[in-house]
Amino acid sequence: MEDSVGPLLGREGLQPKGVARRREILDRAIEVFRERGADGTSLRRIAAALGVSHAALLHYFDSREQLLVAVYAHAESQRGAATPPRAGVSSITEAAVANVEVPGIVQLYSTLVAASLEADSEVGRQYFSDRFARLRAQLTADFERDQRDGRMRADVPAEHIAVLLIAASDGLQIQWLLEPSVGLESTLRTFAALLEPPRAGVTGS
Amino acid sequence: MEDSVGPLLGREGLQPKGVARRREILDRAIEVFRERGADGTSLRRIAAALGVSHAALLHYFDSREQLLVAVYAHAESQRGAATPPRAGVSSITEAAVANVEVPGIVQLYSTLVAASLEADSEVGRQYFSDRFARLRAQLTADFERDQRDGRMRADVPAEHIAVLLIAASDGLQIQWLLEPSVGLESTLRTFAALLEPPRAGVTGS
DNA sequence: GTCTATACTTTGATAGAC
DNA sequence: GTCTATCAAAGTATAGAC
Repeated sequence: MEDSVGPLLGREGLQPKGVARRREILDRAIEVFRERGADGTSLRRIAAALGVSHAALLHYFDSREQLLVAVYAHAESQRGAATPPRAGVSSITEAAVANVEVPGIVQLYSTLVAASLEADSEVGRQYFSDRFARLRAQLTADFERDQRDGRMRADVPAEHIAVLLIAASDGLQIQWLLEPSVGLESTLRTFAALLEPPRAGVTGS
Repeated sequence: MEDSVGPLLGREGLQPKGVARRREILDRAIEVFRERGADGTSLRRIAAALGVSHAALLHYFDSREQLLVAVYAHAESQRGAATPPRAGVSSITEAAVANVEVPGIVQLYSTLVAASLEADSEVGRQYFSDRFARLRAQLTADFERDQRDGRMRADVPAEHIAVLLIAASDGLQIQWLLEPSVGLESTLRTFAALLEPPRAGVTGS
């Protein structure tokens, strides 16, 4: 409608499909996920929840994978816009906790990541490859700053810590879903403890 | 309900179906995976490679998921039997390196784990839930021993380290497949470095 | 631009014949 | 024990109505 987005895809020619309607579909699809978990993810189920035919969805997304990736990206950006920006371990911990609280989001993420490893995956591979690279770069910068300022031990590469944290967070959410007695926040706090600089003064708890 | 009467696949003598033929199927299926990667995982493709119909496979496995879980379990047990037993971080590192060298095994693992999170998953959920629990217990015992013997810092819970290591290893393999410049062994070595006990007696202050 | 109708192909799964 | 036959559901693709 009139609520046009700022991120401008330039002229309308660049985005071959309707942007507003696209957004409606994604919003509704996320609601479906919240209600039915990661089950009704088939094109026909999502379309039924929207009151349209499954073929209509393919007018806005080239494939089911592309739709689901867009759904996850949309959900992630919504969360990011609704929470104060953090840095380092806190940002990942906060995201992990938010993830496991939304039914189906971890299943969706895990399924899409697994699919992105397949040879024929194109959209998913590109998206998650970029996402991981962006997360690594952001966290690496955070950690290098922490190391420079003496808030983190500097005897290990910041980039390795970034990779480890992302990997640990992803794996932790899965283990937590299968066995909730595995602490999510507490385990990530332990990871943070491993990063404390030697002999640093105890900060306010 | 009560269908959890040991439907485990790693051990023998569980299903009322031919055990020997079952093993043949699994052996051949693993070969198919090594050749064609994680693609031909449909029942019909596997059956074609075996020279039988897809319905024949369902005579030995109740579902596709059960077959694939059995394939993964079989592959993992084969690897375990072909390598010297290790402990702690080394065991996980070795397993991770072996995994990424087999085309399709990480895809298979990731896909099955993601599927095990679904509500309707029964076999997969049981298998991976047990697998994670077993790995956690094993590693926790290793780390507690290391802590007792002064080979690992003792200011963090051994169980948290176990959870983190498993999670990090799983997530790392995925990141490595998407971006091989992410070091696998080197990153896990950094994790091990985080666990080293504080160096006593070196500092003069 | 938006959507329905339709059809093609592959999939997992089941039933019954040999 | 293994097959053929068959089913329902799925992703995908095209044609065409408004």
